[in-house]
Amino acid sequence: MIDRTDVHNAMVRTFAGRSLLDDDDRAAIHALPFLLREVRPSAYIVDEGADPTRCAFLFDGFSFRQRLTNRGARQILSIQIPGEFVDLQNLHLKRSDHSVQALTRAIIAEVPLSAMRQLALSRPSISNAMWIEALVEASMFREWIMNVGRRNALVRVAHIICEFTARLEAAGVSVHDGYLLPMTQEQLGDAVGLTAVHVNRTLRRLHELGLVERDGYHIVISDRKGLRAAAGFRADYLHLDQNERSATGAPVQATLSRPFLN
Amino acid sequence: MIDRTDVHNAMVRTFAGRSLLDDDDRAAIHALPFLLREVRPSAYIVDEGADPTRCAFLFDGFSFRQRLTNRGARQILSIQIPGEFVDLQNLHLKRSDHSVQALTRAIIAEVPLSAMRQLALSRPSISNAMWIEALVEASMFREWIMNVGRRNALVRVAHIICEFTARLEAAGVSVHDGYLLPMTQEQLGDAVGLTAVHVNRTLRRLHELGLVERDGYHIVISDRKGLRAAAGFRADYLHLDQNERSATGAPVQATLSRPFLN
DNA sequence: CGGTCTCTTGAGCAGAGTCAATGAACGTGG
DNA sequence: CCACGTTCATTGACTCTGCTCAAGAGACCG
Repeated sequence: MIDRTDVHNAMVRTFAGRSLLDDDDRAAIHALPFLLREVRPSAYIVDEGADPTRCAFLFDGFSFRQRLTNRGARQILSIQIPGEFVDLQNLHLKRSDHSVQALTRAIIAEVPLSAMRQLALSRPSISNAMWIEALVEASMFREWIMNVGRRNALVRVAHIICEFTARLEAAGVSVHDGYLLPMTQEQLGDAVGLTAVHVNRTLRRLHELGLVERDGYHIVISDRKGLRAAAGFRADYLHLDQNERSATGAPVQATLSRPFLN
Repeated sequence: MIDRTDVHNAMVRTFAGRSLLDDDDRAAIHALPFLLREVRPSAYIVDEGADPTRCAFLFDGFSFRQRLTNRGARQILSIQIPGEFVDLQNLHLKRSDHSVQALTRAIIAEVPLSAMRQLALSRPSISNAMWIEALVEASMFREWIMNVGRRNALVRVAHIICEFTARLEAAGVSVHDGYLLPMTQEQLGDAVGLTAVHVNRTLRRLHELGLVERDGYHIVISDRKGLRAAAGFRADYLHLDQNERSATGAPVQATLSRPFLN
């Protein structure tokens, strides 16, 4: 059973990672109503074209944004990790232009839009945190345009692994002896604009180069510096130091238990 | 000589296109201080890595966002048309993670960040417009990820032309007998993840198919439906109907005079 | 009038896609 | 507990889209 206070605390940590919160801010977050929902892998969290009424907070598990071309090809646009709001944009846009699906089993807290709007209006600090959250995501989109537009297969795959590593680490997940990357090779391909077959070959090459290993959904980075160099990865665009994040105390608890994965 | 009131009016139109403004909102915009600056093509409007102190409004001319891979390959991330704020994100992020350059000669109004922040804090309606502006841009980034990730050369080029057409039209530019697309084939390539040579061949094929013609910087769409079909273009992601835009009266005056181009 | 930028076109190459077959892991139902 | 279906990973053979390199032609500008 999930303690609702844990959910509110997770939301506080998310916002506090972006903006300095005072006690009133925290209290306001703790007053947010929400509906807890557990979803299976590939379940829709946000529907394309739908008229949104709630704003989803990813409490546990992973999810991804996707869009299809009119020929049916899929492009994954971003991956969400625990502790992220999945559709902040619905606060201001009338229609959702893409869908968000669960990547693993996941626990979602759905907050009524009206409550979120009220929160943003009454608490400037939280509004600021929302802005930063949205703008950092836009920055990640830009990086992904670079990734698919101007990098070859090896660099693309290396880069997405570096990004994932950096984000998990920033969220407080221990990454040192490897971590779970709950994506199939086909999903990885859809994220970096390659076919599953070519992702497979690319992962093998990364392994042969002694940079990363992937065993099942388990990623082990054998040579972190080498991988970053191969990827040309610089974490600036993630804006991880945007704030006194390091001063906010306890890291986000976001370990995904293995049996929870599928 | 440029009338400063025209600049303020242009800003009002931009925000009014996204959110319903009252007289106080308009007055607040007209009270914004700004510095007018004329820049040459390829001049930097925003510097990557810089600590921003001002927020740039593109009054006339075109600009583009870009980023380089560590191997020196360039990716253009978006194109701005007259009447857009070029770096709203600087209101909330400390460092700029990419640069913005003028595509043509351009006239920029630079507003001090403090004044913009004050405006957003005191005028919720304008804050809302800023949100929508930022979120629609994020939506365009997502579409570009699709473009470079999952579409072939012909579709990519067709798509970017459709996008440009739709945006110019929404801004009130007459597009019917063609318009100026002030990008070289190399720049087009950097925007859609192709080489200049291949853009050239692709444009020729689009011409042979009777869809679009490009003569110098002049674009003529010969078969609009056909082009949209070839591009698989659906304008939803631009969120042009987000608001009572159509009810805001006069369209944005955003014609770029020919001699102004280079 | 020479230099630079952009466009155009050809020839050859290679990175990534397509198609197809096989095998391992896993979950389910009989 | 086994048989079967499904999903995912792996590998080979072949194809093709888009890249690289290179050369020449306009257009424009100082």
